[in-house]
Amino acid sequence: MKLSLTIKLSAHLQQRNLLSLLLKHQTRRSAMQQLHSHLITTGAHYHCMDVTSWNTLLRHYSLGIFPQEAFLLFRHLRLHHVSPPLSFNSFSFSFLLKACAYLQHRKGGLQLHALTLKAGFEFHVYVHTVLLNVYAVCGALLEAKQVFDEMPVRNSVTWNVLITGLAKWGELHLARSLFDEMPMPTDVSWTTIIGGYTRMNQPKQALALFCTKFIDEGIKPTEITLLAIFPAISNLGALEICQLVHTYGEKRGLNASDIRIRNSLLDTYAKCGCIESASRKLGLMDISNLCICNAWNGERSHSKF
DNA sequence: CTAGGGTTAG
Repeated sequence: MKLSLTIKLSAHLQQRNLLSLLLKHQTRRSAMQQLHSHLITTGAHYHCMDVTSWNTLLRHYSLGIFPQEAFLLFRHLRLHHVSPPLSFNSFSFSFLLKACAYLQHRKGGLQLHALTLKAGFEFHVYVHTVLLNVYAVCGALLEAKQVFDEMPVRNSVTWNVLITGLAKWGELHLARSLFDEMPMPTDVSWTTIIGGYTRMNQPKQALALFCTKFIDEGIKPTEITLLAIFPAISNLGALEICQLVHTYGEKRGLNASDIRIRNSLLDTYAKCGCIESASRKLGLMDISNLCICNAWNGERSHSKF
């Protein structure tokens, strides 16, 4: 892409054209950077940029391979965009906090926490949900709980973020009791708790929950639900349950389309000691051999061979 | 018809 040329051309055009260029190459990091440095060095379009445009840039940096750039841009704007000062909105803070979550940057979350309060987003659901997520992924569970308690309005994502954080850091009983208090649990909530049981080596609880909610009560699972339950089945070496979940997923149309499920199913069959089922039902792929090797090497206690 | 932006589960 001859981006430098397009930049030169666009220097004579209006801000809108520059932005359309920016948005057209959203996926290209180098393009974003070039446009960013262009905006800063020329200064021509710099003050024409509104907060939404900067947010686009913040978003891309926060999702990129070096999310610190979102902070650098934010700092730069706070220092240099002074007359009139740029008024960051809830979107700006959401992106910055997302970068903190990605980097597990608790102190950054703390600083942005203060700034969101100053900017008047004290009761903003999205901003505080993503802030809660920063504390949750960092393991700052007391702060997370405090943010949660202080939120006057919560949605299911807010609940799920805290439940996920608690489950991630081993506070499964707390996660479970919060989950039981939750007004309207979603499939994400169920899957999180099931995955928590699986990872905490409580495969029977995982299966019990899966069976009551998704099979008896007919709640619709997603692919991720199945991916959360398979390791529990492997752990128990329960071939019948593996077959049950297999046909269940088949009926729901979740197996055929998803390579992750097929691999996981194959892995589980192998670890339950049923290599024939694994290879017969799914067909032998390159990855299958790997799974079967794993079964032989790692889970031999459950093998029937 | 004026483009562009937000949170969670493996």
